[in-house]
Amino acid sequence: MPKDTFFNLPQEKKNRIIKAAKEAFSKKHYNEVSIDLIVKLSEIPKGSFYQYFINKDDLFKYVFRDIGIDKNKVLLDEIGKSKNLKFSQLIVQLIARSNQFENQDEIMIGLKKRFLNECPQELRNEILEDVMPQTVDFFEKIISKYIESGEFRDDFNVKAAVFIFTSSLLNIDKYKLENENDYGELLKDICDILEIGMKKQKGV
Amino acid sequence: MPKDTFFNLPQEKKNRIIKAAKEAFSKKHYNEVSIDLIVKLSEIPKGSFYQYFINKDDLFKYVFRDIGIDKNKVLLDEIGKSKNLKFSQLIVQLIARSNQFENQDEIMIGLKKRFLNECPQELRNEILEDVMPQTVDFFEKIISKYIESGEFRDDFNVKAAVFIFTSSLLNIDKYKLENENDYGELLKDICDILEIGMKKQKGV
Amino acid sequence: MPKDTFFNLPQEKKNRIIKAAKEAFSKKHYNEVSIDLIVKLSEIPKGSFYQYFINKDDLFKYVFRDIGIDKNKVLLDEIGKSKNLKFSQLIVQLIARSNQFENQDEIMIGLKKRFLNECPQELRNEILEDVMPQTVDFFEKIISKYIESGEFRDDFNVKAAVFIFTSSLLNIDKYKLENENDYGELLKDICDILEIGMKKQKGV
Amino acid sequence: MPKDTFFNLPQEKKNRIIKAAKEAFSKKHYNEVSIDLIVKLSEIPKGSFYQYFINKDDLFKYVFRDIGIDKNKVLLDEIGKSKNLKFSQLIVQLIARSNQFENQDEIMIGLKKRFLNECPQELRNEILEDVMPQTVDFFEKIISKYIESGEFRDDFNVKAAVFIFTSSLLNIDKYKLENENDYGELLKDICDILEIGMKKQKGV
DNA sequence: CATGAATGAGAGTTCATTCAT
DNA sequence: AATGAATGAACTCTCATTCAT
Repeated sequence: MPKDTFFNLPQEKKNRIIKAAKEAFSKKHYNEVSIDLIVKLSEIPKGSFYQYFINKDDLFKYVFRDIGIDKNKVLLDEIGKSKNLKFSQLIVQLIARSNQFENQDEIMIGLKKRFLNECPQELRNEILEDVMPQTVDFFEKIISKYIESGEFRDDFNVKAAVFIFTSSLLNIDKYKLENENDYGELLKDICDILEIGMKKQKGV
Repeated sequence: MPKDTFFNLPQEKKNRIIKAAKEAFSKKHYNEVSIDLIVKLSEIPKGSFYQYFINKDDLFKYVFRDIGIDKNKVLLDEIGKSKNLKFSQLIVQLIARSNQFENQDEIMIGLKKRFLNECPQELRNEILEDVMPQTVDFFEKIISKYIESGEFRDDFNVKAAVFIFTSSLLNIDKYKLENENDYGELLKDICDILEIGMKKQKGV
Repeated sequence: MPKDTFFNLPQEKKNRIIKAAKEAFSKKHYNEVSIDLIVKLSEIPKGSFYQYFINKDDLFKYVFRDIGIDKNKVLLDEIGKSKNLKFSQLIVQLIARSNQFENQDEIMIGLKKRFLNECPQELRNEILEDVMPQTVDFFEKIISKYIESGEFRDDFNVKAAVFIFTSSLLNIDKYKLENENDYGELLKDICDILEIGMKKQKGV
Repeated sequence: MPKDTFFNLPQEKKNRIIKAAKEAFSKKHYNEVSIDLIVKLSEIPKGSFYQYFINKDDLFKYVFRDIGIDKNKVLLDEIGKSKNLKFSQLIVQLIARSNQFENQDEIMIGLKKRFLNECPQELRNEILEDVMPQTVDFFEKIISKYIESGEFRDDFNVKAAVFIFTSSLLNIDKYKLENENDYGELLKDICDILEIGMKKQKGV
């Protein structure tokens, strides 16, 4: 976590630093981003950097946690707006909104790529550990709703279902890279299998 | 890929180097493993290291690809021995065999942890790209068999199902860490959902 | 060019570093002078070296450019003091003063030898490119003066004459090595030929 | 000097090695040319290289001495063909022939550049020491001829005149690079000054 | 004479972090 | 709190040469 000195900074300066960090982490590999670069981009003295952050990782985690929280807000908002949809429709719609958020500009596209494929796994995991619980919560609530509505069975492990979803979504980028076109198709097919796996069987 | 000079080495020397590498990569973080350490453990001159491998990554990838290939062999063998099992039973049995392989000794336990949580993502991905296709193949064949036997529907995307399985399995360790005890439970519950999602519906 | 951090250093430290560099480059072949040696001689940390200079070349060029500038000052001074001399006398006197400067102590003697015979040609050329223009300027002014005074013709290319002089002087060391004694003689003979080549012909 | 084993090689192999060396030294900086590269280009085993040559310098010097000797042959031939020319005309013609030789193809152009500006000064000097004597001899003979014919005075130091010429010619490339167009002009102007410097004065 | 694997000293450079001002 | 020079451990990788086969 950044130090208090950072949070006490005038908003403009905070923005400047975060913007610089995003630019750096978006355009360069984590290992290539030096404190010198961040300091140069954000136009703060090197000594100040260490007054605001513990180290490079501290800044990195702050930036990505922040993005994760923003993204969750966007999705929560989207869920609120979506009513009376079939489960798979809802999922597809959420993913679409999620992609829109992640691809909003070049910086974000770069950040996502770096985060998913290049940054140290420890950082990735630490950040996910902070951000995933809420995502997991979304899915739990959504699935529970479909159980309550009687559309889904009530004898499966909701956490397991959520785990399947989140694991698949976290991994889908690797599949995506190789088969760009049928990525949407894959997503739909995944939903189909899982939806049927969770649905009340018609004949029973 | 190691250079020819490595493959032409006497078996004893090759083993010595690989053993040293496994020990190093098992006990220390990837970043902490220096060429000096490997060279010292394997008792070869530093210059020789570069005659055999391009760099540290080259050695790392060779070691882990090799393990992946071995693991796939073990699983293939296990599949051959398992007959007349329910799908979820087969999966659970395979995972059990896989775990047995991965936890065969302290070195392997360390290697797995480092690979899944610490090594640079690029290396992890490169290695997985080489090793996963066969794993994917296993699952495809297994699922296809259950389709042919009439137990599974034939109107779902097998690739999507395989994708769900492999993604879940790759991720399960993160879940596992937090809830060690009910890891087997989770696995079973995942299988349940997916199995039902793929099964012929009884009443139809 | 050294970085600002170098120029901002206290004079004592700057001197210490330059002195160490001169000693190193004087006593050892350029290739043999390691950063470690310079750092040891000047008693600065290795990291500081790179805070002051880009690399070894940067230091080398700074040292020799500096010497070149000093030498030019000395020669300019000498020219100011010399009046009413025949052209060849003036040249001989300047060369003598130049030699005196270059041979003022063991360090300088070593530096000159290393510079003229051992350092990478690229460095030699870069330094000469910076230092020669002023030397060329000296010769141009001197020759022009003799043209104005009517002693020299005005229908030859002054730049060509200067080029001949500077080329000969830069090369004279190689000749000198084989015939140490008659070096002064050679110089005089060169001047004779060139002087006559530039003089007004008596009978015309 | 290459070892006897080299000279005993079949002509084809010798050519192959020399061609490879010329290519390497032409396209890469001396420091960048590794034995590995030469060995690869000439398709000989590394061990063989050291059976033919003492080291890289040995090969380098052999290649350039050879070229120097060839060039001298060409110039000697040119002198033989040139009769009844004014001194400066002869010089210009010789330089033209020399340039033609040095620029005969891309390889030669590269070799010249590397030799004059990049190779270690020690090698440059060693090679020049071997090749220059003949060049000096040419000039001495030429000048002597003009003295005998009565066109030049007989009271100047021929060696000094030769020294001036060779120094200027060795240096002219640096001037050339900056002022490509008037390089021929400069050469003519140099000859003018020197010619007059050596000529019998008309009025005497 | 041919071969090509073996060798290891050592070089330059980086960079996160500290700390005196 | 702001500053930016000071620090030095640690890293990877090269490459000419040798020598056993």
